[in-house]
Amino acid sequence: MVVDSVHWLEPDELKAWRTFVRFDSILMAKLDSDLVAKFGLSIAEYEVLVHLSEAENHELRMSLLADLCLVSRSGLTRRLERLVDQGLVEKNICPSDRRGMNAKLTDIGLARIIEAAPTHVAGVRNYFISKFSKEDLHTFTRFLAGPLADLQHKTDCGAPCDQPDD
Amino acid sequence: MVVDSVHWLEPDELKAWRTFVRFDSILMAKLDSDLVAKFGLSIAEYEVLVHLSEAENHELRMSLLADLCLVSRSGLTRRLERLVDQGLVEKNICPSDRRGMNAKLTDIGLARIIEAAPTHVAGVRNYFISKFSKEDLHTFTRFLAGPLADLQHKTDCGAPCDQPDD
DNA sequence: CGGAATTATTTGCGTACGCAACTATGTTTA
DNA sequence: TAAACATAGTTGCGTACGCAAATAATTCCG
Repeated sequence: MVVDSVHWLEPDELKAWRTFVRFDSILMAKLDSDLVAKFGLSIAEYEVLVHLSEAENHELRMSLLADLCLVSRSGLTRRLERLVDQGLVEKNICPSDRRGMNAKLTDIGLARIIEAAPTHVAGVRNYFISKFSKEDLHTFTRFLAGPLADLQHKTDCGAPCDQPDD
Repeated sequence: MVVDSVHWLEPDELKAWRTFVRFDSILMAKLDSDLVAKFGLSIAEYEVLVHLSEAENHELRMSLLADLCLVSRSGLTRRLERLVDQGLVEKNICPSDRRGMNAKLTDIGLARIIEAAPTHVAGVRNYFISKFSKEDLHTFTRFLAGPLADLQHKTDCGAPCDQPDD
């Protein structure tokens, strides 16, 4: 039984919306559990390692890392603490601004992400990328890029306005 | 600086992937905070009310509700407890199987979702649906439906294999 | 220069969740 | 029918997170 006095989404719209939400949710859970099972890394932790591995000198400021990961500052503090405890990352006072901290990948952290990346990348490919032709993938990206840009303007979520371009 | 010894995603693939992940993450956060700000309902709680409002007699078994919400059984127990505390839902022993519980929308719960739905629906429309032509929306759904079906086969995430069809 | 405002990060506290163990009821089987 | 098994839901416990307040360093003015 449905409540009729509100303007619900049309069936097509509802289907698009629920497909999107379910897909994301199940996919993320799967990518996470694959990494946890094989490497003891949550996808959240993995994400930190990826951003560091892409950074100049394998090193990034805490706040930038928080923005890249779409997590709060305090959330990042704790997430990084776990990685430090595992020896994958080290934290150094930023020489040019002593309020700030640089998170830096250790050799062990680098080795760990080199070990884990193929699993994660394979997951992203198998469950997502491989389902699209090259052209469809481009279409798909265009579909989302506009809405994403709009959302980033509307929210004050702390995210940088441009996504990393590589 | 990038690690070269692993087979990363191609730039186009990486862009598609990150656009998707960021879009979902920011959109969900926005929809949640809109609901919390105006109605004191998290999107997780809202989701429960929606499923109940669509159910026969506004009533569903706990486990089914958990599957629909992609949440663990214990997660649903607690989520429902919060809704019961707010008087939006009531819980009754299932007459045909006394192990089971039926969650049922109260009048207050029904009123609350009728009040909150327009805000949520407007958000889904403004941030997502309205960005697509009717045809693109259909394309988009087709893009995701296949991967979603595959994922649901591979995982044992407790989700029902068919999504609700309305 | 020196105090006020700003910025970077951490800490205290509360919330939402998953897993594994538990309770209670129902089903199967010998 | 009684014991073994299965199923529905809850509870204990640990984890990851966000918000707001606290701390520390820097910048901005007058």
